Amino acid sequence: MPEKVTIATVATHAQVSRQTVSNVLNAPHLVRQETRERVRAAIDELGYRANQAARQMRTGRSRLIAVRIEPARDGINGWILDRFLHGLTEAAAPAGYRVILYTATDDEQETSTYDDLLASYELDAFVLTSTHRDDRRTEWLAGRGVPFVTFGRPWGAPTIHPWVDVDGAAGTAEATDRLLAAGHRRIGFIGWPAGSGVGDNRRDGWLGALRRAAHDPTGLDRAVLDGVAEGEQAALDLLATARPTALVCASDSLALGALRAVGTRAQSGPSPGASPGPSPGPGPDGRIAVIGFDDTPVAQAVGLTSVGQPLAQAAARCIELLTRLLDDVPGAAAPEHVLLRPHVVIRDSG
Amino acid sequence: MPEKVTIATVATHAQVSRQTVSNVLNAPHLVRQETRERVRAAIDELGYRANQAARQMRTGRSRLIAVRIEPARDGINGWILDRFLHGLTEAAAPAGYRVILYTATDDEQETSTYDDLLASYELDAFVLTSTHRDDRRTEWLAGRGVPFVTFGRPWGAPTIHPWVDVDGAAGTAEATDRLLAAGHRRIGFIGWPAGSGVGDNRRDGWLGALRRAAHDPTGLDRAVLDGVAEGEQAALDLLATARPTALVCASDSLALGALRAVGTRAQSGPSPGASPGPSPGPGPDGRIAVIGFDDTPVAQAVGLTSVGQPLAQAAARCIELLTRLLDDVPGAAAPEHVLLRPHVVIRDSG
DNA sequence: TTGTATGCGTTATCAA
DNA sequence: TTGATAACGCATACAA
Repeated sequence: MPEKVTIATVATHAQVSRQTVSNVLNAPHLVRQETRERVRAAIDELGYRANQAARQMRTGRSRLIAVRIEPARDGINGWILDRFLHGLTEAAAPAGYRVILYTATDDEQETSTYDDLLASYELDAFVLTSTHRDDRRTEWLAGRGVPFVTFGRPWGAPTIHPWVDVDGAAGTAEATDRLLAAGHRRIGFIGWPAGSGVGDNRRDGWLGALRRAAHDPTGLDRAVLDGVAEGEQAALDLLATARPTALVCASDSLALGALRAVGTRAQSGPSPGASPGPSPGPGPDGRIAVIGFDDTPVAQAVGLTSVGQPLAQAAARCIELLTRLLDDVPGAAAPEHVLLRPHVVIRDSG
Repeated sequence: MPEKVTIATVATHAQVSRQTVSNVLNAPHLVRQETRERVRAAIDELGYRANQAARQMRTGRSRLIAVRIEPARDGINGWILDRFLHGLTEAAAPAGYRVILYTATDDEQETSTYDDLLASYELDAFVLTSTHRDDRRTEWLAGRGVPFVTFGRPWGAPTIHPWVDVDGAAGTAEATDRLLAAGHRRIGFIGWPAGSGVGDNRRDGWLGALRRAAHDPTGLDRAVLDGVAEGEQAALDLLATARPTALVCASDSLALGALRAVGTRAQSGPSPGASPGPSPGPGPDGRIAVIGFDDTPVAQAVGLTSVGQPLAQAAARCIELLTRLLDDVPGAAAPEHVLLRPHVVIRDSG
């Protein structure tokens, strides 16, 4: 087992005091070049690494960032969080930070976990995911002056903190524009009930694109809970009433259901008396297009075109905002926001 | 902002020395009941929490467990790891441990990250996932006396450490037995090329079940790389040559491909000249059954019957083995192993 | 059963 | 430009 090498070991080795070693690490400009190089050589040679616990005792900063890992409600959230976490861990390392995990079942319990984490580990910051309306966590943290960044906008609340988010509306708009460009004229939308920031945002993108193209969206959208069965039902309903030639969905689950509905319809075939004319009916290329959201493994597996979020990039920006918050003069900088553009990943379905 | 409350604050408040407070926390039996209660009351009242950094300085233990978060090669691994991580975090908390994340692109880089982590944070232990043949990480850690547990058997290597794994063979055997019980006689298997511990193990389960039932497995299995397209090809091939009535697959990706192949075949329908007899052809209930492995969101979404791993349980057992390793007398206990049974989650496809 | 003294490795203050 | 000293909060050996 290798001997424990501390700042004292390095100091002896380089024939300087411990303080000089510390200065080389934390305030190199104070040290004469020659000395600095001698110390650096000793550090390399001995494989010295600063002990975080001791450093923390002195500075009160742990270089630890806490993130909640959620009990995967569904596979999609689990997958997204996993990618985001990976990005976060990867982006944090070069900045000298590590990611520590915690769990919580609800906001209430989460704030009490904050207390615990903060007191025990003196965490430097939090990254909050899954922000939602009436999110009590943000005010709790802000109220205590704990640095944090959210991945997700402060839906409906005044912005008092830095955040990073993906522009869902831009995503569904791009999807819709793409369909319009392909010749589709009646493009439906299957989303969630109004009230969830994320859901409303994604619907808005579709709506805006349709309006810009001067197409009437009336009767072309449905709001259901997330799920494959729900998506299928909504699609069946839409197909029977509004006769869309393409469907944009707020999630891959809904899109998968829609795909199933489209398939069912395709399998049952046109009824004998139906006219073979191109409109109303399937789109320009002869079939009903479906586009999902999130580009999850499910989409990849079934060949579903889907709007993919730049999760690694989002994570990197979170770390960027955080380090700015942590390393710069506190109080001076205003909270910053980053809105990232998602992009359509084209596959078979649209 | 709340004042920093240390052991000294509590001591003053409870009118005892700091040492007595420390004893109440670490060796309660040494303290008179009355005093103990008084101290405990003060702790609660002040909301005291031991500072981990200071404790670590003294004890050399951080109560931190490191786990690698991988760049999701595919959605399935990402999902599994996410669930496992959640289980780990949840099981670790009551034991007084926290999970810290790190990334690494290959084994080589990973061991150098160990060095870093170990020296900087004095990690208590590692949990290794994705063990494989010629895994250099285990000997590295074992060689330095770092406590660790693997989620995954030490494939092909002598066992020198505690591990937890899921009995893949039991899973595919259960799937196969289920199909046999349903009346299937010709049950195929689509897996990966020989050599990967996990893949061979899953194939063995199918093989064993068939042999126990005195059925000939000859010509009924295919080995391909993981993927939907690969699974579809293999299934098509199998269907055309060996005429199985059911397919057990080593992954949900393969199973999804198989499902597609089965559907294609169903859609194209029996050729005019085909006999409608029950054998050879679809199984007892008139269709070709498919069973996947891992019970991923993909399986849930498309109604695929699949073998599900008890990931939360596996994580809990990892923590259990780890705490035993960490909290008990070192050297005395032999490495322990836990093999968990997965179970078939029944859906539409089989 | 309780209290006193010491040191873990680091950085900040200050003096040289 | 460098070095001596103190202090962060805790747990341990030892004394009372």
